[in-house]
Amino acid sequence: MLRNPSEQNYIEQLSIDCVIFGYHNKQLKVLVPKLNFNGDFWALPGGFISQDEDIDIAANRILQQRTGIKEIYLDQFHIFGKAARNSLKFMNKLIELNPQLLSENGQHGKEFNWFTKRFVSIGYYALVDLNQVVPEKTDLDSSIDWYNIKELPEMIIDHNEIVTKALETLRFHLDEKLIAFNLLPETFTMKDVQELYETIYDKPFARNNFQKKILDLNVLERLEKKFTGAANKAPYLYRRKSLGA
Amino acid sequence: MLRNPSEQNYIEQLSIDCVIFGYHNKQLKVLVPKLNFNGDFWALPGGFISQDEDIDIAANRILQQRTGIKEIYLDQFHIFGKAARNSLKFMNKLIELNPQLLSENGQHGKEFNWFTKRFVSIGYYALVDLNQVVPEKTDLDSSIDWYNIKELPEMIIDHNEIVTKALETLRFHLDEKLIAFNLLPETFTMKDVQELYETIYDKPFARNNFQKKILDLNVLERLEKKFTGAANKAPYLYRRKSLGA
DNA sequence: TTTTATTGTCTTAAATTTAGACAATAAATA
DNA sequence: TATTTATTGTCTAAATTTAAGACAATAAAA
Repeated sequence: MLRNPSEQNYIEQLSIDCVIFGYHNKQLKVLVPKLNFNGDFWALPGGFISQDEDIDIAANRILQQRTGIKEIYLDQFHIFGKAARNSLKFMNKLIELNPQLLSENGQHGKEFNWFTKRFVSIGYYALVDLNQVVPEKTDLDSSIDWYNIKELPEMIIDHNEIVTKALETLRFHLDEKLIAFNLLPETFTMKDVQELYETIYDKPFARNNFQKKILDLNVLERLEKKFTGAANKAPYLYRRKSLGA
Repeated sequence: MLRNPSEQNYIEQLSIDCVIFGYHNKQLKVLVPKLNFNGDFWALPGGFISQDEDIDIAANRILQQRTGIKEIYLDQFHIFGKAARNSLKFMNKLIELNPQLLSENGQHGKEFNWFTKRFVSIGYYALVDLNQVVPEKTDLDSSIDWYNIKELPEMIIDHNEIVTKALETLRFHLDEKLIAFNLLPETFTMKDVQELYETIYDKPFARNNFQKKILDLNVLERLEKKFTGAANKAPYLYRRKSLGA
């Protein structure tokens, strides 16, 4: 493992795992890197917390690293802290398939020890405009891609459960916090908004009333019409009102 | 400090702080111990997590210790993780007022080191029937008492903020989760319920409609009337339906 | 017996949500 | 060029929920 975390000034046994939500083509997506080792290992973007770093800052750092985006909507949603929560099973399989790791570190070195301890993990979820993200691999990743949340690969440890819990929380907070627009580009049609909500909640809404509900929130401003080339009336474009107004 | 935590098998730099809510006399109360040292130090009931202990179990243990109650409503509500979150200020003041602590541990010993590191703290809130609780001191406490949430003493570190955040979360989850009844005795009148809600939200509700709303939840069963000796019609007693029904 | 304070419940009004309907529009088709 | 088609914006009416008012029933005090 490069940049040995055991030698960085990190808080031990405490980690951050991020569920980065994006939206494209009527699908809710999650950004998931695949690890750069033999064997098919997927893991949520995550990391550790420096001694002199707020946990929110650490989460931001991790997200910025993978997405390139600076200002990002971020919410700490749950802590995962079962006693049995460790990556021993994963690490053993990893080493089995990548024996070169052992020799690098002089068999079962500090790093193995560091990684296989129990970790308490802080779950954050982020909402980003998928089109603005240029997914960036770290040197531990062989690839990083957007996966439909319904077709996620099997990830290490409890990362699939973390996504499930993140989606639950997102649904619970969506109306309260008006955060859905973070998943859309700067301008969008009312239909875009409706499809996004339908995707997140996985159920249909009545068009007429949905539009009224969203407009009554009074957070959108209407722009010009959008000439799509489709055989129908051109829809208006909307944009979030600037907070100053 | 007794039972030196640095020598227990705890996760380092990770703690639990509990906001234990009770209700009495139209007041929302929080159970707060006062520390058994020179100087007036109050701190939320808290503790650390053993290596082989789920965080939820640890929170339960801490709560059971102070309240004597086994089955307790408990919710992990937020993590407090600022980089500057440590008890250095508190510890220095503590030692200034209690110089005997230094000699005990051979000046600035392991324990001082352990306690003054940055801690990330997991906030839990608990809802209990105040009448069932027999507040129990640990050997670190000189007293432990119920304080009106509006008249809390100034506590160490960020514990007052933790209470504020806990109350926010409680309000947010109250209707969703039907958890308010955890604060009441087994049987209660409709007026009790209304006063409880009014206390938590710090605002009045209309009696007729409130009663309808609560009964429409369909989670209460009506018992016999309660002869209070008051100069009026006797109110019915209610009780939470058993979950089997 | 009358008065007083509180409880349980009903009725009505107001507000909100849900469902249905239709004109306006832009491109495709005839 | 006129008509058809698909979709959007908006209006109206019905259904439901919430809020407000009213009053009889009750138990003890006067």
